[in-house]
Amino acid sequence: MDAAERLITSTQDLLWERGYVGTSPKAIQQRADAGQGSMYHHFTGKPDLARAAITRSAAELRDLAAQQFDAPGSAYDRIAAYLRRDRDVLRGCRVGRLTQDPDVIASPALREPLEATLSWLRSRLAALIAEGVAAGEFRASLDPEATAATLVAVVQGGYVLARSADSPALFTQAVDGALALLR
Amino acid sequence: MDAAERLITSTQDLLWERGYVGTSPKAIQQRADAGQGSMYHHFTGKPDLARAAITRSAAELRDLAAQQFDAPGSAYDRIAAYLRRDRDVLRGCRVGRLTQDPDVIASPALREPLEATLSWLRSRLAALIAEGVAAGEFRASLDPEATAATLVAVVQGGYVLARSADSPALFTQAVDGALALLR
DNA sequence: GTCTATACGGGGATAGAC
DNA sequence: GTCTATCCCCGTATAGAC
Repeated sequence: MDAAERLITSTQDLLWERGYVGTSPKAIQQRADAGQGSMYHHFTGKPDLARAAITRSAAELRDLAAQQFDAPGSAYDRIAAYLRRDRDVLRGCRVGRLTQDPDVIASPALREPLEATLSWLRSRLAALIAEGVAAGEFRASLDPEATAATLVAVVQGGYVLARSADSPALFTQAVDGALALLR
Repeated sequence: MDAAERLITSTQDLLWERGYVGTSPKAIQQRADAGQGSMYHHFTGKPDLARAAITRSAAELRDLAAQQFDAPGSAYDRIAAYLRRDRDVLRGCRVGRLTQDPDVIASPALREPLEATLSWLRSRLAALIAEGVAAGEFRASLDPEATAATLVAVVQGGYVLARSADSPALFTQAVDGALALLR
């Protein structure tokens, strides 16, 4: 892996762990085993590098989610597979967590990948819910868009509950509650 | 308001806006219109002051929520009143947001108020849901604890969705989806 | 491409005067 | 109680050599 690549993956990790404000160029360089010169040769500065890292994380997240969405099974099965996917719950969501960062939200270039990713998630889930309604799996009165927003929120909020109590079980409980309501 | 009080309320504001890592003693002093000496006279340092501010914010949050929980009306009505309460959605949750802060989570003294608050919220909602089940408002198969966790997660995650898109409507949509499922 | 030198303000605090 | 001085390391670069 060349230096530019190591810088990106190191930044992905640090943004996940510490957020944007909590991540310094120096920390990135140390984790990537790259010098100052190297970093500022490949990127114009911290925002530029962060943008590359966030874009990458967003793409990886979609690929992961798509694996469950595109699996075989009923709509409910695929939604449940997504919600119950193996997750490193206490680390939280590497995309969603950046939403709390004022500097990220204030920068259109940094916020855009977050918006695109969560919006994509909602629309994939909405399509799946509509499919389930059409198949008679879910009650016909469900609003697919609203229900999809609810499910994405449960995942994001599930991380909050789990981290607050240092207990992954709270994530699972929130998700199970949502799946029970969906039936 | 004396200096100690101004320091606490300023810290509350800054923690809400910028989180713990993003909040510096200097910024706190400026907002509180207090000097270094004053801050270090009243508090041993940043963690001590943060602890006071977080504890205060947690108490305020409970008081606010209790207003809806203790209102008259059916269980559903009170849950809906809580979920639909007027909120400054794009600012997010002043307690939940700290959950994303690695230094807060790593410190038992700082994490404890978060855990207590979210746990209290869940148990109040669980009691309300159990009440609704007993009254025949909700289907009997609902697990009150799990459903309560789901609702708290929807609120916390609703903020994430809203901030990602800079749109309070996404919070509303997630909450509406949850209320529709609850019926 | 990467290294080292240099810069300047901020983060987080302590010390002692008033 | 509050002020000012001082400290030391970090954050975030830029400049120029190799």
